Amino acid sequence: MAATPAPKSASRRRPNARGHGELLREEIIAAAAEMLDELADDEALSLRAVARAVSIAATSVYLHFPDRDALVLAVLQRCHEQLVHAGDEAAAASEDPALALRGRILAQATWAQEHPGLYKVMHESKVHRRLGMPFKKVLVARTTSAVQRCMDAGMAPADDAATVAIDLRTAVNGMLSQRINEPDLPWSPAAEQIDRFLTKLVGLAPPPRHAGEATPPDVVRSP
Amino acid sequence: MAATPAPKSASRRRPNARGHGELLREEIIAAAAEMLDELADDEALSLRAVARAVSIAATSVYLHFPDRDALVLAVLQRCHEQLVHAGDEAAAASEDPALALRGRILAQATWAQEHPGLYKVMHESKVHRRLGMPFKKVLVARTTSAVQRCMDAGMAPADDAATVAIDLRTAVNGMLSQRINEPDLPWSPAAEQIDRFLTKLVGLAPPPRHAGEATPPDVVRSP
DNA sequence: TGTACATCAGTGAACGCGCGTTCACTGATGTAC
DNA sequence: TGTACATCAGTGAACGCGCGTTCACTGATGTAC
Repeated sequence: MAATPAPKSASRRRPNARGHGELLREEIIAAAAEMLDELADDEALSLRAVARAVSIAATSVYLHFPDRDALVLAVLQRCHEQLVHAGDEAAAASEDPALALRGRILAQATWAQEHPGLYKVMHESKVHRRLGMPFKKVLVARTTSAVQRCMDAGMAPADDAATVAIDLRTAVNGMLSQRINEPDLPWSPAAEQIDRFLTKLVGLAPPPRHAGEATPPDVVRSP
Repeated sequence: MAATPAPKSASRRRPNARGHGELLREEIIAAAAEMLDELADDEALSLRAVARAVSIAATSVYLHFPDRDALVLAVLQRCHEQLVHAGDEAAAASEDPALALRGRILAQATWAQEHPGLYKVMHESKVHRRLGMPFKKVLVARTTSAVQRCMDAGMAPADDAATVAIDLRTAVNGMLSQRINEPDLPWSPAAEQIDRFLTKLVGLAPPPRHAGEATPPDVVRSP
């Protein structure tokens, strides 16, 4: 037999092989994620539009998800896993607890800036209300223990790690939200703002300037 | 003649007197504001629902607004005026620049917590993209000059007031967003978190504890 | 004082649209006998 | 080796709904003559 005939434009989908129905589930999640990132609003995501993007009948979505909300939740759960993973990976690259914390925050900020719409849905949409996303606690816990390690190593003044971690996350989330929601404002580089937060809120030593980086006009903090 | 007859349930609206058509405009804005606060999402506001709330025909909205977006914009403009006014009023109550800055921030936080849905629409919705809201710059300018006054009075270390103000607003906005978006988390009192931001990000002296307030377990910041 | 008329404030029916979800179905493929 | 049948993956028509916007209209009130 020759190769499969050229797919007749967007006619009828060729069913997956028996036992591989789950492949479609992955395709649906991927398409929904892409569209949610574009829309930046879970309420705006239409099941029919997702089906169109995957070239299936709208009803086929129901083979894998009981309703629209379940699809949205699946996308967000996947995003959350990516976020945690990105942070863990970056943190693992450093022995130094301060650099590990910094790396973790930067990695998450990078993910958010690459997926602004999904970040908005994760943090700002009403899905929380309707569904409730227990897995989000993991991110808070990770940040808290990273802060605690800095304190234990004497790299940050001893304090309540949970409070400091929450303040840090609050500031960083505020930073990401603002940059995403008002992209036209003249924002300073994100890394610099994060370093200020790490210095002032956590109490880490200011990061060394990299070679080639413009030295700021010798800021006098407290004469 | 006796008083006007009791309004026959929600039958036909009795037209405003000649020359007072603008009254309806106010009613529409008020109803839309209330609904937007409830919905917390500008896209979810339907012109027909607003009309229903005011007991008028949907088409009557067009007497005062060219389209749905114009109505949303009118609501947001009004909110912004309220926010600026609340901040100005609170700031005017203190001679002390530090207390003035603190009062301004607290007043805005209070407004946001009283109108969480409207706050979300103002800061997080896609109206910015579609409409663009130049009046928002006023809030940034007000905060910056309040910070500058603290520095001029020697109550905060000299630094770039614009950068410090942006960091402060970022942290405060992050705080408000998080509290609004995840109301079920065990948040510490907002005023305390704001005071930490003012102390650490702006460099103000920590606020005195009020009598009757529980003294915290003698936190040692830097031994 | 009377009356025709312009103006103002607001109405109601209708349009076409995309949506989530339901239902009964199709057609290929593997399996039991 | 042949064949009936169960199972799997996916379809297509239809439902009722609320939406933004358009259009031609109504009915009260003030004003010019």
